[in-house]
Amino acid sequence: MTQTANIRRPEAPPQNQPTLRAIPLSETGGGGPVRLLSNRQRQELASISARLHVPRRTILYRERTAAESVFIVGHGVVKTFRDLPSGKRPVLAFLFAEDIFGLSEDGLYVNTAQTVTDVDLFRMPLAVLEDTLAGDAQLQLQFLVKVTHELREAQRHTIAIGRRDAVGRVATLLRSLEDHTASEDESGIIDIPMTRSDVAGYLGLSLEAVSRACRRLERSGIVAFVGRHQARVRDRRGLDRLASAY
Amino acid sequence: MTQTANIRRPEAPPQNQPTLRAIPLSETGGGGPVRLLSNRQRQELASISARLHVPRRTILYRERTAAESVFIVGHGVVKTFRDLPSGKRPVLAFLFAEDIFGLSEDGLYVNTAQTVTDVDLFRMPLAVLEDTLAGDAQLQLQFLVKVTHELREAQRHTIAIGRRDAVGRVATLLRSLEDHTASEDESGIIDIPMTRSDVAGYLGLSLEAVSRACRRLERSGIVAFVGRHQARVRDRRGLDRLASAY
DNA sequence: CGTAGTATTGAAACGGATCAATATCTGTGG
DNA sequence: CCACAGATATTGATCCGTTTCAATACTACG
Repeated sequence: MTQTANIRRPEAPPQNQPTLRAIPLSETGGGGPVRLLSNRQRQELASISARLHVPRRTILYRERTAAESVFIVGHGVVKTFRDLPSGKRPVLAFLFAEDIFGLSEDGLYVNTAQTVTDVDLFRMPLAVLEDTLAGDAQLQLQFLVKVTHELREAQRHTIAIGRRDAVGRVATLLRSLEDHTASEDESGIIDIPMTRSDVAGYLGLSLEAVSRACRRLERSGIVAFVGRHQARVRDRRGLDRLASAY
Repeated sequence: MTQTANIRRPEAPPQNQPTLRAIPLSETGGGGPVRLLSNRQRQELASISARLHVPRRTILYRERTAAESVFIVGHGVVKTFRDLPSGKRPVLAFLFAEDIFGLSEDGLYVNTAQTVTDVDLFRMPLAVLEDTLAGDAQLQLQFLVKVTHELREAQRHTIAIGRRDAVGRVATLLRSLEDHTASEDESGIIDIPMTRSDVAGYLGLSLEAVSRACRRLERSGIVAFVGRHQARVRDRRGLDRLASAY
């Protein structure tokens, strides 16, 4: 069996400094996400950051606890979720390298954050970060762009789970995971760092529905699963058709 | 959310200047939304804003068109939505007074925006706004807080539509509409400015399901509908129980 | 006052949730 | 390195609620 997910970020040089990726508000060359921070800005952030190496499955903070820090992912995957009285555990977001999380509300974290894989993090004290941003409008603008980007991502998420069909929802996630898969090659391999249960939480489905949807994707020749943490695209057209917001 | 406090809005005096409302990152007195901008900041924004008065049902911009402006709602309700190939029209957000919208991606609007009611708007050219924010870190921090707030709202929306039960989803929306109802009195009246169809789009339900859910809310004595655009809370406990993220 | 969009109500069917049993994986300790 | 145990995932059967289709009622606007 292939070794389990070793998530390497695409075109991300080994990072000793925090970086941010997003699609800017205004038109740029490609239209895709770009690296936002300048060298100077990275150094500025680095100077107020602590680097952390956290093993998988670690709770970083819990909802409704005092928010002391804001985080930037250096490497690996983090999820944010809520624990509901019903036992449901909706996943609000998966955070990848160069994503930011931990922005609080009235001094409290809104969601719980947990690592999905081993993760490298940059941790910045909220108060210090606020001061830094208040003193550097250019740097702050990068944060504004990034948070705006995450808002749009949240809206795409909303649209995805608004769909009725489980297969389409799973296809959507697979495509988005593909963008975060380290691939030198164009082999069509997709890394799936999270569990089926996480996927279910993210897509608003039951675990069983996710499992069945994967099965159907496989039977219809769209993708072939390699273990539980990788998939191989066999019919790109078909995947795109399913994933494209119908 | 589950918090008991339905702190009544310190509602807006007729505004000639743009304002923003959000819950700041750090702890404040009440815990509820506060008015973010100082007088000076409002004036600064006003100086780069055009005031618009727009009739209901007006398209403000369409998805994937060139984004020239950012908007702040002065009065009234706006919705943002996407048109999907399937004919579905998911509503991403309802925007109320002191909300911001129109933040673009790579120079293009992501969603379509349409007025729900007659609306007063403040329109700011994106390029000018960016310059202004780049030159005033304190003002920009207010925008960062506001966009962060809208990100959290989007996540609450995600949780709401992740629910399986139509009644619960409608209850959630009713409670949130209550916070935006401009009534001095505590009569328990909720204004529902949008159509059932808009509600369906927002909640990821069919029009019929919304209608039936409203009916059930009424039959079970939770609320009484007054026409199609108002409801009266008859059992606050019951409404809260249904609405509280289960 | 009429007409077109909007909303309600009913009947049927689809699809996912749930319950239940089994299989597979992962990490731990022998 | 292997075996075991708990967690995770698959598969099957049934149930339930929403979607869909269809007909009717309502309401808002000209």
